[in-house]
Amino acid sequence: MFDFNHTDTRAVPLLEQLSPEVRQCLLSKARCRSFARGETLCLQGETAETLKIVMDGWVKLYRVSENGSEAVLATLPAGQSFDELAALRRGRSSVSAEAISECRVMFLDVATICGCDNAYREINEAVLSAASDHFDGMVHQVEQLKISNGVERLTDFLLSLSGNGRGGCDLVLPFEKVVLAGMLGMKPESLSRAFGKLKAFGVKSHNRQVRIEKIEELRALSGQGSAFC
Amino acid sequence: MFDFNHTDTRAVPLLEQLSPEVRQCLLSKARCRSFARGETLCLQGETAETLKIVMDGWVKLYRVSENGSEAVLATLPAGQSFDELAALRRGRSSVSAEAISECRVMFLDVATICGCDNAYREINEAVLSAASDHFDGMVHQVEQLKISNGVERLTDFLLSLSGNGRGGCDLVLPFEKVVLAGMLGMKPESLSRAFGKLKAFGVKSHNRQVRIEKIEELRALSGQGSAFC
DNA sequence: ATGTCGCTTTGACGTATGTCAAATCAATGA
DNA sequence: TCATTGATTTGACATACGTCAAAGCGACAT
Repeated sequence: MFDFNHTDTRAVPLLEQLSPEVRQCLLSKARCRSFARGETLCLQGETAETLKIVMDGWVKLYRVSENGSEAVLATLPAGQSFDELAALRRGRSSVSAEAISECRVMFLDVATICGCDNAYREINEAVLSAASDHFDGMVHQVEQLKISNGVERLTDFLLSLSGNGRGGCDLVLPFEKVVLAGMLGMKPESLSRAFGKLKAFGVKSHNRQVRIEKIEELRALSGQGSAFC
Repeated sequence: MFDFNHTDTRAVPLLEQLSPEVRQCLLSKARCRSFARGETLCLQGETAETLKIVMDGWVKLYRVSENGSEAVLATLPAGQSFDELAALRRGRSSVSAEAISECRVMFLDVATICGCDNAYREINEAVLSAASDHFDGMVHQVEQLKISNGVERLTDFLLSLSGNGRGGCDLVLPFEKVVLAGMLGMKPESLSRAFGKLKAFGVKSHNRQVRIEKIEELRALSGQGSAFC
């Protein structure tokens, strides 16, 4: 049983949408576990018994193809949930999950309906909402992979990390470049060269440290998409 | 009002899952419209008022990026539905849809709950099921785009069209090669050259006609992925 | 029949990305 | 501290793919 009194549900979109009753009902049956970097949380093809929520650290969703190659599908920070649809329907999950840092993960049984009024409706709507977001995320990735090249995808990723500010910006990549390369659909060597090309646009990187001189310059790159000459 | 007596719901997965009562309740309020090739059904960003079902012909789901490029996300045959999640939540749809052949499309209001018992539950579960399938489809595409090259993606597409048989196989592409190129994430010229490379593996194509000499040979290509020398 | 328009193919060439190898650097444990 | 392991970077080269141009082909309307 998970001590939900110490959990800040405000940082978890999926739990925020529930009424306090239903939320506590779910949380009272929650399990929580810590994982070391590199540990596997679950594997594609397994029946999803629970919905998972990243409470701390980062989790990577990925798939392994027949020939053994790995495709990173998403990197989830604390607060993000996954396997919602599969867990609600007790279906097979189509993705595997692995800890890419020390992390803590909560396992929620959403398929066993609790006794609260409106539990079914509330959980359904929260899951629908999360599924909708994840679907849009996948759509966005397919769009990027079919239209943009590696430098453009890296640019968009950096912009998503650097907020709405202007001028200079220092940031630390939330995970290793090997993982980022997988996420962007390229090899580490190619990512390294993509960073190299961005030097001309005021981006310096040393390991996981990244400095952007002018965010506006990067935004222009992303928007126009044709300034790479 | 749509004449549902003339509609074979057995061919529509989403409708099959509903009880006759709820199905007829939904269908009694359905609208149906025909579209000419090239006509737009709906645009990304619009609030989805209805769930759509392709009754006849083919529909293309796509997104247009900021710089004007188009990415094809899916090509839907008769029986397939789309915009389910957005319609149920009356949210904004993240994709645009266009007829890629003469086609007939049904528009279903799934957000306005009908009076039947279990209507909410049934519709929810049908939508969840469809959403789950679509999510898996997008996951599969991201995986393919990140791992495989154009020839491999074309191979998998051809195999998906050619069933479980053995030996030779004749088939007709269900839509134009321009659309197929977009779906596979490449330019028409590259698709043409991908077909060219498959000639060495017993695949001949002339316009939309395709002949596969040995399906087994293609399957080996897809499975191993390393026989392209 | 004939012309037009759009789809398809092909060639030539440039860019993007993968592969292999090696060197450097950072983190970790003995 | 030292050694080991893995991450990162760089170079050299091969393959994959896009771009531009031109030609061929098909569907369709006049």
